[in-house]
Amino acid sequence: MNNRRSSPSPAGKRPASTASPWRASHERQRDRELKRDAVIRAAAREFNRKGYHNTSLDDIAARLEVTKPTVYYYVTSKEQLLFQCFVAGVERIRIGFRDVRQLQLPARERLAAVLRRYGEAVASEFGWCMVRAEEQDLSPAMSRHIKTLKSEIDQGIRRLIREGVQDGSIEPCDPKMTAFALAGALNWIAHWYREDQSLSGAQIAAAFVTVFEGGLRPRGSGAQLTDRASPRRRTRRPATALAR
Amino acid sequence: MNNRRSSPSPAGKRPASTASPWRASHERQRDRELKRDAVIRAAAREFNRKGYHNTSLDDIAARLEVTKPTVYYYVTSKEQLLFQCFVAGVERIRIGFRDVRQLQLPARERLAAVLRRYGEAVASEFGWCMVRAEEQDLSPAMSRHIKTLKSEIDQGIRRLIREGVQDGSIEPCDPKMTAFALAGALNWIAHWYREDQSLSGAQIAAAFVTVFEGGLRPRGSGAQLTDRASPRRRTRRPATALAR
DNA sequence: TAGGATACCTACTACTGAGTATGATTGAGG
DNA sequence: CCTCAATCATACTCAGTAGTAGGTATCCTA
Repeated sequence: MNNRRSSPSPAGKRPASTASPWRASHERQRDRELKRDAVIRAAAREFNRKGYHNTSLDDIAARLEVTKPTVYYYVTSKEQLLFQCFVAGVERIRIGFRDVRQLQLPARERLAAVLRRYGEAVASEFGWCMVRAEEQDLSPAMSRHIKTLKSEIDQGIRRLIREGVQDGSIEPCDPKMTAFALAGALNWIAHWYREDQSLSGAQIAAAFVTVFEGGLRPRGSGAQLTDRASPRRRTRRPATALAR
Repeated sequence: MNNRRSSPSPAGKRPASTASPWRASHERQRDRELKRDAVIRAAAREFNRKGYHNTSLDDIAARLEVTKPTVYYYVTSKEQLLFQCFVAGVERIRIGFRDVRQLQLPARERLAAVLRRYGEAVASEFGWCMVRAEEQDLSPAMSRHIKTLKSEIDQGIRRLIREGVQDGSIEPCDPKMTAFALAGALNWIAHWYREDQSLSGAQIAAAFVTVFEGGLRPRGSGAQLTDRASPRRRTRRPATALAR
């Protein structure tokens, strides 16, 4: 290992002070960040498999074929490792919100787009850390930080719901409870999804969005039937809940 | 403490062999079970507050104002403690299924009743243990046991969904994904609900069921509007999503 | 090629916490 | 009183693991 490309940096002299000597340093810096990322991803995978408390730093190190002090060379503590995994996951969701902000669509459709991104993030390698990082495992400072990030996402969903109710694209409802229901269903994906599944995170999220949007109650014939003898109907949106 | 009612058991003689001497024994037995229950409930509360791994048996013992060996006098291991908490929670859900089985209602309404029970159970003191007990923390045998119980519940929900699609009370959908979405939203309650909340578990569950049944897409006027300039409408089911 | 920074390892420390050995106490029944 | 069983405490053992001390090899710059 240790096959670092030892770029000979042939361009010798530079004019000013901060020029040449920092080239290699920069490369190393990038190298270091790559390795740091690898450490964080390895940690995410192990946390995902065995849980935070059942994963030792020796485990993570072994997975990377290094030793524990090497891991500590890139992160300062196990707690920080969990925190970084969390942030990595949340960042994807925030990107989803940003991407959707400028779309000229009814709020329900923007919400659906956000939720699909959300589901993908939860099904990603960082999903476990994102949704299951317990505040009790983190220092008060990091716990506060996480709560803030989570709250932003929650508020974003509620806002989209309120907008949808206003623009008529969403049935009037309690934004808070509805947001909890939606986010909860998606968060839960992290509990059962494993990457070797046949469905992708995006597919699952899309299926969920379909359920959320349509609801269980049959549509169309309007009359909510209370007797149970009505003939089975196989009409619109046949069980292809997975179609994007 | 130790104010055990020392019932003098005045009824002296009994005819057969196993009669009298076992009276006190019986009382003690009952006493023991009460205490055991108290231990399990105390454990559930602590797990709920601090998580499984952040709760030591000394903590639980201190909460009961006894010492660790006393706790071990009633349970054999920390793992078993978690398992018992889990079973206690799941039992409530199973009762929900049983209660609903003989009802002569469309499947959607039976499902709604089950989900309400489900939500109550998740919001109960055992909710955390029920949904967050990680298989990695348990021995393979107990892990299997838990998986079986969980699977039964999952299959029960799927069955109700299928029945609903057949009797026309539920819009055709993918039972598996729909069940995951519903159960996930309810399970997630355990992550944010604390008993000192203003809403009861039943209220939350009812609100969720309302969301699930109706869906986000507005009903009534049928036409799914794509432009966003339509005037706000405040019609049926006004934001009283909490009404039972 | 020396000197310094980087990257990584071996071998620890220190502590937590699950589970236990052993004995004291208490109350019931004889 | 005496015994026996249930109940509970004191005082341990022991494994696992987060985090560190200090050293070594390698590369970069001068």
